[in-house]
Amino acid sequence: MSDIRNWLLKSEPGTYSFDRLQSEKKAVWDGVRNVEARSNLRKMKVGDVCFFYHSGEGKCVVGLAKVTREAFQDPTTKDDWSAVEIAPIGPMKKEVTLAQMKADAKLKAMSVVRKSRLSVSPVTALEFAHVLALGETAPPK
DNA sequence: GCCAACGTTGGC
DNA sequence: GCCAACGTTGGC
Repeated sequence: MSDIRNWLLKSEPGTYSFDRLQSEKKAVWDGVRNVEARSNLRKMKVGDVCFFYHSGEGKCVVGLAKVTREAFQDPTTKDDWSAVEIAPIGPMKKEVTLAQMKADAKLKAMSVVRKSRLSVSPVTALEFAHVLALGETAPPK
């Protein structure tokens, strides 16, 4: 399956929260300094839908965002790193915790569950649908 | 606060 | 090029 069209972005709410994304309407997702995360960023297409996950405080999927600009040079460095631009879609009706995802057999293989340190990770279509169901949230158009 | 996982650095 | 030491992240 190479047609990954969903992703999970992780942030500490104290550093950048989903609330802040909603009030600012968009964000440049920069500062990624991990090769695997960078390669995921570069695969994103405009319109791809991402889960927004809070690490540390919360440890849960709190909302949905979409990619509004594909990978470009990370403005915070001259080195070879990439950033994308995202915009909020809306909050999850119910937050989905890491514990819930870990406890769910269908999500055992999910990247965020297995590699908790990876800040940008792919989400399969099945995982995407299942997490939405856990969050009682309708899929975005 | 601790520890596991993982990345980076630097000595050799 | 190997590997030990160290730093960072994030879950518990």
